[in-house]
Amino acid sequence: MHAAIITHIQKFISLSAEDIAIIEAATEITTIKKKEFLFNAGQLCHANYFVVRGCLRLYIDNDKGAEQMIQFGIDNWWITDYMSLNSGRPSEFCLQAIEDSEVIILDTKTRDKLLLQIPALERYFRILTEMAYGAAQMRVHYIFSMSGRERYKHFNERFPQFVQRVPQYLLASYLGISPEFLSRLRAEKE
Amino acid sequence: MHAAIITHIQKFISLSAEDIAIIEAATEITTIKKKEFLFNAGQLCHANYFVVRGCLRLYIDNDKGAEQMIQFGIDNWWITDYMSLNSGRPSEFCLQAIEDSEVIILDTKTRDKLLLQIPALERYFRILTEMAYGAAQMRVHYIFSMSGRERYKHFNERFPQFVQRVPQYLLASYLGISPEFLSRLRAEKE
DNA sequence: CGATTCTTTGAAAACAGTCAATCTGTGTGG
DNA sequence: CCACACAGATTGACTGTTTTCAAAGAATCG
Repeated sequence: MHAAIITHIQKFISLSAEDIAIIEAATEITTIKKKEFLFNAGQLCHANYFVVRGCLRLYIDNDKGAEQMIQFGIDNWWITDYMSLNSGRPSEFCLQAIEDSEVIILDTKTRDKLLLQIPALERYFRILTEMAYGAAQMRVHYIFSMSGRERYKHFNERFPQFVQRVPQYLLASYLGISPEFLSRLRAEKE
Repeated sequence: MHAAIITHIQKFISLSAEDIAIIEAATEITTIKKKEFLFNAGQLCHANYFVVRGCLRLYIDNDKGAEQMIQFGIDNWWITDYMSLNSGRPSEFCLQAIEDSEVIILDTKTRDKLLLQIPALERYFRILTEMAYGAAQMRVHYIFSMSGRERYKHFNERFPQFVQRVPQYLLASYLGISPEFLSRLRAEKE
């Protein structure tokens, strides 16, 4: 039962019964335990990951020995290292579960085959990626136009439930501030 | 003659002679003078812009009354506000030429029509957007993992010719530092 | 309940921003 | 073709937000 991904795809394109059967045959849900890795820095990234349930994080170990959050992946989101995927070079990122999660691992080869069998999927992935890219443009805007304090407040207003869901040091890293400073910002509020 | 865009598309997908004719019929090159706007904040953004020659900038006027660079668009790049394009809401960004430029303005309606006539174009735009999104992921990494000084040095090593090409205050804004600080960084070098 | 992981708090230091004034270059109109 | 005006770059002094380091306090998990 991949109801989740089929439903998601159908928000953007229409699928025949046959298409659905093909997709269901080509995909399966993998259960990932908290802290498990889907891939690690140095490895090739050769899949797209669809989070059915749970939460993943894409991060990088930088030169200073610190972990830098790039992105969270939650329910009904695709997440992967597009740079490694497209260049064929090893990934600099790690993709790790931060909650017990259910993930559909769509291998590049499988995706390529699906894209040939169901060309409309090109459209699905195009639309999704354009949306994600638009969000990335806005993120750059927020990063540069707001101070750390403002970014936290803004994020907290928009995603209060998510702020509760993830560890603070990960959120701090995602917002580009130190965990200590995030702690102080929280203390300010009440 | 839209040799530029046809050549670019053919790097990613193959086109029949008929496809090429359709694309050429649907597109035309617009000449834009330095400082001219392709769209402005508050307007709907309803096109994708392909820079044949020249340089565009996508930026936003933030609350503090300052301009914040989001992105440059140079030869053979697509640039637009994907957020406005996909949401149908007015853009918060401005798209302006910073050099006399030649641009192909691909209206959304025209693009939609082309995508129906030549479904392989879905693939072309998907691949391009995935690459751009990968670059955006890396950009976030650089922003957070490097200091302003490091970002400048890194950018200067990778794109020395481009650093010469654009005004310093725009580059400073793109790198997320003040023009004064960028000036000091340049002085450090020699 | 013991150990590790995460968060909080304090004090000092630094990186970069802001403001203001001056310098440079370039394009335009008289 | 010159002179002026204006946009852009530089320099100096000062300020402040955020980081870093360190240590102690919660919380969570096996």
